[in-house]
Amino acid sequence: MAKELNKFFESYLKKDPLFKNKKALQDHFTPDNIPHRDEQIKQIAGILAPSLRLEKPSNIFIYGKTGTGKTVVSRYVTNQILETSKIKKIPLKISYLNCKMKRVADTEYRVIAQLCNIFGEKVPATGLPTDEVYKTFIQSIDNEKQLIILVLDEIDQLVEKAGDGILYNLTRINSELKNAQISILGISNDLLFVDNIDPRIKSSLSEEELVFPPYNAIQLQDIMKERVKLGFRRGVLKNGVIEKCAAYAAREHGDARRALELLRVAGEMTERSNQNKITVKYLDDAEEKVERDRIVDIITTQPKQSQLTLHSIFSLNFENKSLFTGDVYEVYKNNCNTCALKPLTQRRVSDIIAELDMLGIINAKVISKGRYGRTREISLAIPESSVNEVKEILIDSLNF
DNA sequence: AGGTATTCACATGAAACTATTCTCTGAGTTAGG
DNA sequence: TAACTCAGAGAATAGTTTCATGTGAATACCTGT
Repeated sequence: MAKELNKFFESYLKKDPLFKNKKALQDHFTPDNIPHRDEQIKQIAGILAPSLRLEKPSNIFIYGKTGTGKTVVSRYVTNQILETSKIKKIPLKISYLNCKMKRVADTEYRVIAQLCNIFGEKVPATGLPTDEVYKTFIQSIDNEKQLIILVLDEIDQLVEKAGDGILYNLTRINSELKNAQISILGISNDLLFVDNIDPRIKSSLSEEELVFPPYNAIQLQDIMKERVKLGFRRGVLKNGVIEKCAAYAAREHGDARRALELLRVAGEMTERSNQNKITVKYLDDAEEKVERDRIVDIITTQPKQSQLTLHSIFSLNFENKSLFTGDVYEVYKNNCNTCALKPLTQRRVSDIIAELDMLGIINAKVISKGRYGRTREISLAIPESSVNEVKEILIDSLNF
């Protein structure tokens, strides 16, 4: 066995790799050239430019669906500014926080604590009052004259979880600072997000707004060609692959991230099956695999109670008729006995069902059945082909 | 027939509770001088 | 007396429960023709 493996690894190394630099196709990569976003780059640069004279730039708000380049563009512009400021010795700092990161920056306390960490103050993960952490933060930045640009990515997630108090405090913080100044650059996936926050906060936070439109298929092709040059070795892509990939992604909502992920996964799959050309077939496989992985990942990381709820839905879905919250709850309660879990209230299960809907595992639409009440109509939202796999994962994880 | 009023079966919201993790503080304890 | 230990108070957070209120439209119930 060991010998075989050895051989396998050796022949693996001997093969010509398809990838030149896989990083170029991964999420965090910031390319030097961002096609079709010149306008936005110019605008942001224009708004942030005063920071190089140590004047506080306006706060900016960026909207756009996922994969429209918001993060990449703001990373790119801020990097450039930072470089210039280093050369000119301007005390300018830029901190980037992704508010979606679970247990890192998804509450008010944690955001401020993270900022403290960035500025070299150690703050415990819990135990302190929030205003204590604010004080620490203010002290740590206010001891010298400097400008701070705070990039808050996925800020809608933060507000949804923790309320808009943070934003209020952050905008107000400038008046407490004697030396330093803070500007905020907020990035949101949710176009309607602004409707849910206090109008006063809104006006001070989004002094400048810009919207990133989705890419169309042609633009996606340009982006992909750019990255393919960096990421793959020459000529490993069959004709039509980029076009098809762009078409896939454009069909969703112009999500460049997804397009690149598809391409990368297709590459990986091609490599694994010892081929040296990426064909359209692998692209199709990749799409399926990406989707399947997403589902499996979501399901395995759900807490037990959610898994059990989902399992109840699955076991009911056999008879092809519509399914309501009450039915699911009944089955769920019985299942609780068989696997020794304390049953939750229906109130909670109702929320869990709503969460599963948000995650895209099921469809749960609120309907009114007139005289017979109001409830959620539940159906599966995952392809027939992965139903069995998912079921097994659930049974396994719940020790049925 | 046409128009209201009821009614169901949950949805949705808010607040309060539970349990865990962690800090801070001050009282009591210990060991060395 | 300084250093150390340890219990208790207080915070943040996640995940719930409890209580209260909301809701869309199929039916039941009138009403006047």
